[in-house]
Amino acid sequence: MPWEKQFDHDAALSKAMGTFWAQGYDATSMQDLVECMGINRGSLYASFGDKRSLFIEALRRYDAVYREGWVNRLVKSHGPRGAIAAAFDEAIAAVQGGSNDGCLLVNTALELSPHDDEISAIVDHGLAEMEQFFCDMIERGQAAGEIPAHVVSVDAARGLLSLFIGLRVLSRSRPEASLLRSVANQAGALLT
Amino acid sequence: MPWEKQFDHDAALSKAMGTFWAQGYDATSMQDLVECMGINRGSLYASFGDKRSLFIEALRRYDAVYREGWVNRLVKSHGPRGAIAAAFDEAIAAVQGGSNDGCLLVNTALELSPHDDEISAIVDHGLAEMEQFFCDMIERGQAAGEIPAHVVSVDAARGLLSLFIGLRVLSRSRPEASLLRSVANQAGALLT
DNA sequence: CCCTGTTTTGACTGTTCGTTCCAAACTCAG
DNA sequence: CTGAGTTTGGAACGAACAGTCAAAACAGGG
Repeated sequence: MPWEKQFDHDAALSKAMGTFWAQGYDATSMQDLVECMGINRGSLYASFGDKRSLFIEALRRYDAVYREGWVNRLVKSHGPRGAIAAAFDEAIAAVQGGSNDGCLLVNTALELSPHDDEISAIVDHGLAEMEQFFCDMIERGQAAGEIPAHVVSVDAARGLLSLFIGLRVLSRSRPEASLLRSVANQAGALLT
Repeated sequence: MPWEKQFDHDAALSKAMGTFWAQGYDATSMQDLVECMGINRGSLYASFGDKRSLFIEALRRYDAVYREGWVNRLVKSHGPRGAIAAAFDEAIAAVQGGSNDGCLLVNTALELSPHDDEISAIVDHGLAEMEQFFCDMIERGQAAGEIPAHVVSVDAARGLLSLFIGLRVLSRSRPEASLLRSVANQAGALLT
């Protein structure tokens, strides 16, 4: 019979994700998406449904690649304390590399979470997993003697999450290296 | 001659500010503004210019009232360390009071700063002043013996700013009391 | 080479956007 | 009461928006 798809679904989704990431949901028009994804309007609607569905799919992909994949990589290639430091260092490196798009989960938390429960659930889950990552690293660090036992892991993890979010917000508006470095250094102060 | 203005400029501006605060810039239509401000479309354009000009005026007003006025009040009614604690406590109290609008400066930093230099300048100035507030309080606290001398005021202030921003972001998406309280408690950990 | 069924395509829909404009309503000085 | 100057409400603008559709382009099976 017929004919396979001529464009790559995943590649197109990645492009859409990048545009939503840089511009936000409202500020991205379907025309922007048609152009950046390199596929036709009709194909877009046939493959991804409406704009909101496409955004949700892009957000889920971001969560899988840039949050889950990223965390897993950090855990594997560093010790507990090193993984926490690397999380902040990599966020700063992205800014130094010229990207001031911040983090799509954080951006979405502000733009859409208060007005869309389904999207909020995705964002909340991603942020909770980051909190859990920090918490796990702290507890492992304590077991390994890298982090003092008097640190309350749950509270400190939430402090690190909040510092990290602040860093991502600042990197969109005040991407000065010294400012971001100071913030990252304070992460260490929560673990002493 | 004729007839004084029939609507109150400042009151209308406050209403507009509230709508931008809750919904963001893009998601607020001129129709929303006409309705929430209670004035006519023509009067709106005659008094405030276009949408962006109105937003900038509202943002400046927010900065004057909710950032500058707020900081001044904190400085006057608390000691150095108490002022820092009160800053976080009041942000949490706002959430408990039912508002999950966060902070207009933070919301704008994410939505518009990367794409609008004039707006970015306002946001950056407001955030820098908050940083300065934290820095001043730390140094005064050190002079008063409330805060250890080994704390580096500039770095710790940036950490507090970042924690504060994170708190504001989380309050829009995960306004759980225990989470926000943990974050506020970590502010103290940066000052020990 | 034609038939079949899917994909691609770009024109098209109705709606909403920000903005402009004008005539009617109105207040107050003369 | 009259005239001057403002505010008002709503109609109207072109542009941009999200979303739809029918026809053309296409690959493989007969």
